[in-house]
Amino acid sequence: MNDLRAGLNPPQLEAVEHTEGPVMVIAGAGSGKTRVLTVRIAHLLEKGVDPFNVLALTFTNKAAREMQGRIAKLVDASSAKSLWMGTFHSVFARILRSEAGRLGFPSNFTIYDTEDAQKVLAGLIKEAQLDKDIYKVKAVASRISQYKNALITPKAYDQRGDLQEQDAAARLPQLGNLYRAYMEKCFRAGAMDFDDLLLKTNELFIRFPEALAKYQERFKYILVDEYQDTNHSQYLIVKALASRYENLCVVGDDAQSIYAFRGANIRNILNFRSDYPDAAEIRLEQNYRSTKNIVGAANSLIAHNQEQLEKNVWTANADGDLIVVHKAMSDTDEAHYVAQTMWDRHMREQRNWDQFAILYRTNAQSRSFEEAFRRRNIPYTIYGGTSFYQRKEIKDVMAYVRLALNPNDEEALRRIINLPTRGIGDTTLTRLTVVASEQGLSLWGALNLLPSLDMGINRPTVQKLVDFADLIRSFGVVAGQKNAFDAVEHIAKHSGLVRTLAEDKTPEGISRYENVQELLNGIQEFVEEQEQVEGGNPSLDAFSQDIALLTDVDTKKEDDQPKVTLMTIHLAKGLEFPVVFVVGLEETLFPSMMASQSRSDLEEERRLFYVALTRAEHAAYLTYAHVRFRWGKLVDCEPSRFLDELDEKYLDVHIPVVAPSYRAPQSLLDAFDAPSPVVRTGEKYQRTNAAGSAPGGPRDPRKTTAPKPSSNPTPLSLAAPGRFKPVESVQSGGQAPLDLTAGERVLHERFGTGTVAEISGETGDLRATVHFDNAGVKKLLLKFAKLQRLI
DNA sequence: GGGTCTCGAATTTTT
DNA sequence: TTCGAGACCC
Repeated sequence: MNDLRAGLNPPQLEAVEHTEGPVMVIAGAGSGKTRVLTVRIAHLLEKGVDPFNVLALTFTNKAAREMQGRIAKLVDASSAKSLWMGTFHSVFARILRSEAGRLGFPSNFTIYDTEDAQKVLAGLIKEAQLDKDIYKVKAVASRISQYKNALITPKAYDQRGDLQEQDAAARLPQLGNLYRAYMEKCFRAGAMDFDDLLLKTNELFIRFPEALAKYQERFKYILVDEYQDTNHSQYLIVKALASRYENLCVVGDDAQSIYAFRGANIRNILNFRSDYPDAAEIRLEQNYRSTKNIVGAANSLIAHNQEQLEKNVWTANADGDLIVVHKAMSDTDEAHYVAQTMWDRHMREQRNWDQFAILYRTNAQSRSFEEAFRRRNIPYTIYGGTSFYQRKEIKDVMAYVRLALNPNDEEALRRIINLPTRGIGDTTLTRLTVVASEQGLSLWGALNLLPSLDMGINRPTVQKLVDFADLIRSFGVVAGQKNAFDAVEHIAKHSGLVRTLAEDKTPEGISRYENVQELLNGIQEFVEEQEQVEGGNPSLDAFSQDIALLTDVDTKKEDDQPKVTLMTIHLAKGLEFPVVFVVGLEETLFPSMMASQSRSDLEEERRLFYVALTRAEHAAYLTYAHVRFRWGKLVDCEPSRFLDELDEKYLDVHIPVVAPSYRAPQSLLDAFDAPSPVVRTGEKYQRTNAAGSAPGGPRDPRKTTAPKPSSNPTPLSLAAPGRFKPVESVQSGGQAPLDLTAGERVLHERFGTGTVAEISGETGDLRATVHFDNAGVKKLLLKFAKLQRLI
């Protein structure tokens, strides 16, 4: 313990030792926050605090697990295990399960994920015969989510004329009714969505003071990580729990608040002082992670935000390299440049692949990188997108599981009542739905009235429904008797799902089948783990409980060989990498089109960029493309305004003055070793500077020096300013493809001379099959390959 | 009731 | 480009 403390700087030490009373720790990026939290908890335990009395709320399950692991190394493992650690959602789901009875929910309530919730809403919108183009599911869902996070229940909504007016003005006068119907439906289904986990916790604490008292007494010491990303609902929970002992330590960085879009309230951290006037305030400002250039650039960026706590992040680390800003011709070319640069550094500096990360704004951007890596055989992992548990085939299996455990789970029932097909179609389901809402029952409840109540469903179909209900009941029995693995195996087999999957021999079908196998493997592991520990619970119930709360990052195995990391910036929060590429720095992409409307949205995007940049330890690259495929079309892009906001003295800017003719290296065959145009083509480069002076002549573009600082950074100008706009207009598009016919002789800049054997494809996508004299047969896209006709 | 085809919309970020 | 919903036909 003492040697651990020895490495801490004075503010870090204070954060560790100030255990009594409220404390706010403002932890700049890379300031050793996790270490402080870890040592602080170890310190508490060492002082004799019962681990059972410590609650630590983290942002991801992964963060919780890591911290728990680190603490286990400092204190004994069993104490570490008894700590309450996890995300808000997982911790309070656990508490709600044991208190569910008070709220009228079954203790094995289902957690609806976003997809489930939206399906429920879509059904309700349809039932109410509202126009689905006006009542857009996502819009309705997001408003309801906002209300929940603000603790506005349907009942409270009825009192709020202002909100009703607002919704009516948005042409959604029925929103209140939808909201109420949604809540009722979830209640009847024994289900809570993500927001409910917080809302119902608040409800529990408000309606049952004795329950609150119990948890106040239990959680004598509370720590909240990433406090800047808590929403109002979470804030209230923390406040209620801490109000007895006030041993509350929140850690956060207002500059890294990036979840306002889902209700995070940056004011929670800004207002901590007024909530707890006696609170100690500690600043961790020394960055141990990044080079001076990276820290300096990040600081120069974030200075453009108005709303922030003053702080001064600095580092004693080396200057390091300048941050490279690279303009690519296209998204493909961008990927190409990144892959090539990585390859170079991998070879030159012996860096393992896991030292590199590509961070992007949207998941859709991962694709071009994926292709570039595949061609080069660079190992990579993409995080995010649809997580394993959200895949259709997995959700199908899990729907059976959910239904076995909680037959009232309506979304699960709808999902699989006719999967595999068993002759129960829309008509039948509609009749059932009608009866269910008439009787105030769940679908399952209605189903069970069947033989006795005539719903206008014909006899053979009634029999099918009865059989289905029996099947589900039998699964329920199995779930109660067998361990999770045996139960799911039984269910997968007897539901007919596996058989259907196995019949599908398409590559996608095979992959789906394999995924289900993978699920079973995962369950097997779970069972083995549980059977090894004392008091473990290998039941299906235990396994299924918090699956909805797991994300990809949580489930990804840290296995074998080092791989390049590809993820959204949101996912990268809290992580660090030696070399980071932040890509797609273009207006309407980053900052996102949706975010450039208001100052606060824009400030959030800027914080997001700040987070991205501060992930880097040794080197950072910022790239943008001149044109990019979006919405299936090629669109022109403008450099992101954020590039202009970085202080130039930290940058090494590469901008070709004359663009190489649009030459995305995607003719499959020439792609692998064609280096990025910047490196090779010997185009003219110019030292960019604001005045746009003449090119200094071609030289090694990699050595292109940073421009002299000249323009004053314009604070928050909404129009993208000029530094990164090419001074001269950049030609785009390249030459029109040659109009070639078979038999003609051609010259390719790399493959040399050859004879055209065939022209194929459609206009705009014409391909030439060319027999080169020395390079073999190649199939080239005419619009990309620079072919010259030889006479 | 079930399967196939066509058309249109979608891309912000996640527990 | 891809995915989903709805229409249409069996």
